[in-house]
Amino acid sequence: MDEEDSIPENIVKCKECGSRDLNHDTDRGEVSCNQCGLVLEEQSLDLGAEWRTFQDTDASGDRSRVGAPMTHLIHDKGLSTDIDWRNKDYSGKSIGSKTRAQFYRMRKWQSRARNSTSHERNLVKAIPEARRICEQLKLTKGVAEEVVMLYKRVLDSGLVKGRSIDAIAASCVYIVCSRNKLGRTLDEVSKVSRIGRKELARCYKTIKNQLRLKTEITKAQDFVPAFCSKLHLSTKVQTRALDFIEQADKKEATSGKSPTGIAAAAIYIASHVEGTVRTQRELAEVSSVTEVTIRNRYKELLQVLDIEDSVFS
DNA sequence: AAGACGAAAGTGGTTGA
DNA sequence: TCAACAACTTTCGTCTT
Repeated sequence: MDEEDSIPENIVKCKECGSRDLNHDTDRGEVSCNQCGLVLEEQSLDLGAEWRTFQDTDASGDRSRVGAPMTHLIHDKGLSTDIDWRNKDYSGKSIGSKTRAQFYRMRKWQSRARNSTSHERNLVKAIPEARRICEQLKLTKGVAEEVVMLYKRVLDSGLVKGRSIDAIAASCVYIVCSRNKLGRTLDEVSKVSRIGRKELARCYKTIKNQLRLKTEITKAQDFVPAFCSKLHLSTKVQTRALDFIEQADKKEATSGKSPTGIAAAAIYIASHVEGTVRTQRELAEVSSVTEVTIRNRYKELLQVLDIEDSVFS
């Protein structure tokens, strides 16, 4: 199969320079041009088939497989057989009353058996919630799978008892995001979930501590790609902003400050340096910090980075 | 008019006693 | 548990382009 067949027509070529040299970052949900850096598709859904070869060697190229793919997004991993609700046989003919009664009993037992344990009933509620949050945050299916796997670990450890399923699901989303450096803030997650920021923060900390998860401290750098993408800024601006943050880090000008504010300020400066200006208000909007904070941060950055004020005229 | 600036007062989180 | 503290927000008047 030709690789380009699965990619929609509009993101095969760069709109800006016409180059076909594109970078498909399915984890971040972005498609950007390697030549001019234009972000062509931000937070796109991962439309690619999850098929993979089951041979020992990947080189065989044989992607055939039998049955539905295994997925954590269905609580029994999608491996069970469903008894159809229609009273028809395989050829579409109606079945007799005796058989029909038998089918009715089978369906009843299937639903009882499938959702028998409280563990599974919990997952039946939790998985759709986790999927919904991931979808609203434009996260890919792979991320959603990881969230569900983590949720199952939390459930096994007994931490869900006494806490709301929604809160745990949202917390798992946030943890997976921060572990994969996907640049989603606590605010963003709480906005699309059914719980408040405070409860989410508390719940997420409990899970992190109890499961001894090592989530690296979210750094300002982690937010740069997401913010740049939202503002349609090139990878040039992005690289420069990352460079600014790194320099500021070395001079210890970033400790104790909110990483989102630093990221926003660095992008603000970078956008001016590169000549694709974005306003403080635009930066404030995507980063969920105020213009005042961006102002304070960028003034500080200018000092430690030795950048001329003339860039802003 | 839009964007940027900065002062002042208020808010919420962290830390250490 | 509480106070102290730094970071951040909100609001608003002023300046600059």
